[in-house]
Amino acid sequence: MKAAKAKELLGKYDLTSFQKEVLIATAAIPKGETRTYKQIAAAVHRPHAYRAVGSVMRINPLAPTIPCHRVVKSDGSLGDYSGRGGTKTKERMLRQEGALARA
DNA sequence: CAACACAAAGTAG
DNA sequence: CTACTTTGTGTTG
Repeated sequence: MKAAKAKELLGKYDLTSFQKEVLIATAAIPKGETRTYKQIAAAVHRPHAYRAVGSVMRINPLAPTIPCHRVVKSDGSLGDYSGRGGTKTKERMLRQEGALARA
């Protein structure tokens, strides 16, 4: 399971409990699926901290290990992306995985 | 204290 | 219906 790997790697960083839970929950997103910030927040027992969830994604120290691009807004929008290319690249990756509806 | 990769409800049109 | 505003949450500076 990828989450186990993430948990092991996270142990080397000065992350808070909240960050670890969020990153692990994000790493557990199955390929081809998208999850909302709300879902991640609920998964870490902070259903009102969707904002804090976004903050964690931003610092995401396991960028290649954690599919932060699979996290979208609850209304279906992609939201934002701090990675290379911004939201454009995010959308491209989702299409590549089949998580986003093809035109 | 202010800001942030969000969400939901309220107000106004 | 859409658009704007306000409040809540956790971490960082």
